[in-house]
Amino acid sequence: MKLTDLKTSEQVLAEELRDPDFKREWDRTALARAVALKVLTYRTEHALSQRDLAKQLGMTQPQLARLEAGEHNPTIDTLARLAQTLDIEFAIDVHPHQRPPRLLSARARGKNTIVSYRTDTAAVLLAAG
Amino acid sequence: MKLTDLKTSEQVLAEELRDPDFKREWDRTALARAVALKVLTYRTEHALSQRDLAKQLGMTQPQLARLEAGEHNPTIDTLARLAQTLDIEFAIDVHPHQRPPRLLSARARGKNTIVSYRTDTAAVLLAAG
DNA sequence: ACATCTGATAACAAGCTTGCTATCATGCCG
DNA sequence: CGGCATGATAGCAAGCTTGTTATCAGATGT
Repeated sequence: MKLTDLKTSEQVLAEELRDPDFKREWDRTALARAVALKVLTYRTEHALSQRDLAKQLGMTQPQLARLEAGEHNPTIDTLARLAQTLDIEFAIDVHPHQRPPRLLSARARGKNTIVSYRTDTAAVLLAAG
Repeated sequence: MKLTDLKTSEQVLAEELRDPDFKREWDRTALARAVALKVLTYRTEHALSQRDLAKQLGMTQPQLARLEAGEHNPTIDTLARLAQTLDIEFAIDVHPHQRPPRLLSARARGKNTIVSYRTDTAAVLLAAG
């Protein structure tokens, strides 16, 4: 077996996305993955354990682990709690299909530490506070 | 009874907001009321019945009535569906407590048809697409 | 080897939104 | 008046997130 036979994770993902069921679930959890990345980054940068950060957020360690797993779409209330306790800002821009995401471009102009996720119908944008 | 004894709806609301339970529910449904107003405005401006618009959105008339009642917090998925079918843009900016809502001011600069709702922890901003 | 910390996961109850059908009161028009 | 469209609401099932406890494997340090 040659080295070129190995697949990158991107290639594997691209193949899995051809499965309609997988793609549906992938799109559904786009927001969850964006939040997960942001929370995980914050936690590691502050050298906190899941238990430490969970206590600050008023939740238990398994809950925070679930958030970082990025499998469930957090509610607006959960986003608000994260933003209030952590120094994080969430902007969720939901825009019609054929139009450019005005908010995304407007903010992208001024900052370059932006992580953005886009699906067919929603752009999710997360920036450090 | 004098005319000045009559209370405005704002006065009634201010009194009801002193009830902690009422205020909690009022804050919880801030997003729902913002969406409700936007959907209702769109529907009346396009001279559509609830049944007509509901059909366009792939939902039933009671569902749309519930949306316009503004009693439940719509999910991200519901917002995406509204934005995709109607020509509406939703921007939800959740920011830490002590900080100014950057997104709100940034957008308010350029437009004046903006409806905004603010609670202690979240700013909800809706603009025509 | 032992104890400890860490993160992941299963299992469950509770609360909420969604989606649906059926129904009701109201207003409008022929 | 009778017929029809409209919007509100009750009642129900289904799906999802939240919150909790208990547990587990792996790494770390004594």
